Amino acid sequence: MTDVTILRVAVPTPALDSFDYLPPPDATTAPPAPGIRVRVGFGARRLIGLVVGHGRESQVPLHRLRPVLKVLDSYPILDARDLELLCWASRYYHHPLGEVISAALPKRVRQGHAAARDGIILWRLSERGRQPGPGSMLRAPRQAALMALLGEHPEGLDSTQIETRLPNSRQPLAALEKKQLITKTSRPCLDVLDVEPVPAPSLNADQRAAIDVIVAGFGRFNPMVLDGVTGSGKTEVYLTAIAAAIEAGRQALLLVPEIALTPQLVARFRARFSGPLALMHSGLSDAQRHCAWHMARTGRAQIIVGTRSAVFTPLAAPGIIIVDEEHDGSFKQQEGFRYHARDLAVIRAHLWKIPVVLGSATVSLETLYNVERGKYRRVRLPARARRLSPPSLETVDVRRRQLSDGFSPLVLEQVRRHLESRDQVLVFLNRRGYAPALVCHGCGWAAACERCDARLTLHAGRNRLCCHHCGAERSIDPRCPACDGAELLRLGEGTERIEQALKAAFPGVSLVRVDRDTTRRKGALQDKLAGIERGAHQLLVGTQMLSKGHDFPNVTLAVILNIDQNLYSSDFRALERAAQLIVQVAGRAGRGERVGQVILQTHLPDHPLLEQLLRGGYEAFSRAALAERRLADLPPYRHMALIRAEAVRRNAPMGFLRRARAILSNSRKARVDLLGPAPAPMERRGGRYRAQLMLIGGQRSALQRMLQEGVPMLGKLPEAREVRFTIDVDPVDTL
DNA sequence: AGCACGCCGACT
DNA sequence: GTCGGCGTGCTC
Repeated sequence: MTDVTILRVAVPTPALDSFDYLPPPDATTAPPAPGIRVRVGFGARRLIGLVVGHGRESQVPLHRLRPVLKVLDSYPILDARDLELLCWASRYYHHPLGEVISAALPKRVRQGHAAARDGIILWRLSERGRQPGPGSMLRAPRQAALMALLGEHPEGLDSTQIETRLPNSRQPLAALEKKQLITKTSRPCLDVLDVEPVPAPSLNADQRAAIDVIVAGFGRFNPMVLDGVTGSGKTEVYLTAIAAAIEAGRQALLLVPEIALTPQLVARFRARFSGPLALMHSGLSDAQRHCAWHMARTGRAQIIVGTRSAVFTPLAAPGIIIVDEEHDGSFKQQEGFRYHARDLAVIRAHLWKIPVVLGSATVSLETLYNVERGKYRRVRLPARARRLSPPSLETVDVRRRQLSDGFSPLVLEQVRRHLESRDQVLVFLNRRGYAPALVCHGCGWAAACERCDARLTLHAGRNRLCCHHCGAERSIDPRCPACDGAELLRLGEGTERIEQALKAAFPGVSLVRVDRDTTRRKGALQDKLAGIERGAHQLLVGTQMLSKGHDFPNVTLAVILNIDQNLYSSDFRALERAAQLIVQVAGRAGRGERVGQVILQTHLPDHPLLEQLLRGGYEAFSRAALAERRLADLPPYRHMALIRAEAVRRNAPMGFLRRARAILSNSRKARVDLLGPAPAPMERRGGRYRAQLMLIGGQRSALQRMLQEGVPMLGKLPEAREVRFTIDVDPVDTL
């Protein structure tokens, strides 16, 4: 054996593992350390890879190893512990290491640009550009449009932002710069507050206790659940804990479900900290993301607030990780590399030996299970810092009742009562559009998607039929295409219809609808929320969007119209999600001086979940639900993984998964149950047929061993040729 | 995923 | 006689 160092290099390719390379030929320098990017020859291509480790020997004969072509960094761009996190995630989720690393790095860094990026270039109007011009741009409409755009954004826009709003604007940009009508400046991607921060409000005893637990755990792995209803002051605990971390010279990473839905949270940060804060979310341009990433890794950002993928942000001095709304499903990536950011946050905190706080009013059953096993410490915030008493929850039985546009008369009566006392009323419905089905009264034909096994939803506003599963849309049929009947019924209710019905029932009352359709425009959500806050609207109609992250202090009644959908679902997590939804919506009501009222309209008033929730709250529900999971041998008591497959040809996914099942079952006699394969509940989606194979094991290690042995063989199957398959470890939905 | 290699149809 | 179709197999 020689004493040459062999480099393990991860390259962006579907291969599960890294590839071995030799150090560059110039023996004068030390071989590149783990965490350094290298350019390598890979087959006929040249790729940028990341050194993930060193070794003394290789499975590959030494003479076949190629030397790396170029070392791209002088220093590692990732810390050894973060590299370990990524390698761990690749093994745990059975996803190619190169793709895992790609998910963790900004695109520009993946492409080989210098890791350092101190600022982004912002364009704005110059002094001269702001003067009313001579109007000599009649022959340069693109320049004029650009001037108008920049005039609307005095804060400045970077080239990517300009390009998305005004494509092909390079030339006019250069022309205007030459005319000195616009200027560019470089600014770091940090939010630095230049006003005096608001002093921390005094904390109550429970908040104080929570802080004490967190701070006492600084400098070691200390996983903690912060369990408190809306209004109990969780955010204040986060803020104080983050302040303590900064005080100790460390950084804080805060993960939130969706940055667009948390402007209030971000606003509170801005008001409390003068320290530099970096935002990491999907709305950033490549340059902004690169810059924010660099601010975090060099320690220039003290607070990093971000969504799911921000869990990978390298930090110079990590002090604490906080996961807000830890139960939220958006922490789980639902395609490709299917990681769970909350779970990776805990692993990362463990590797870094720092505290991690999981906050929620509706703790997930997984997390509750970890509390009960003694793995996580739980601190409750029972006292309502800003509320008198919890909202009253009640059901309205709609069996055998005539509903008009989805409303029971009883519910409408309650809405009227609250409106008459000048209070705000929130109506929640988890379905966009006007009606979920367009059906022929003559023959029963229903408008269906051509690419999915699904009905099309009628959108009255856009006057189109839309598929909510693949995004396809088309015009509304004037007559039945099957029998030429003229009477087409719009069955069921979506938010558009609810809006219309409420406007008819309460004319003159200002109503605002908040769903994906009404908030498509950038800033529309913010505008609507601001309108609600200043009391411009009395009736609020909306989907999920309204249930998350915003306080509506003047809402005294919240109505949940179609909770039954969730209660009938076949997914084993459906009840947990329904309970979380109810509690989250209830959290919107009655946060001012008045007690809130929550009404669930249901055909299942005797449903055990609803009874439990109504009698004992989420706490009682979650205990009972956990006990049920134990009896049913379901997660978190057993561990689950899915192999999902899809293909254009109908039988291909099932055929592939049957072979997969055979391979997995003879790979080991481990105590892992294989269920299926079975077609997905909606078999065809976006023109592809889908099926899945479920693996459930009492021991995580047994499940992992089975996957570890089996998964590398799956790609080699001849049946794999025409299917796309992914491994989903700890799936959040089994549909 | 790319990209090359390979073995069969319509063209300068 | 070749250009190119995309099936299949590999990349340290």
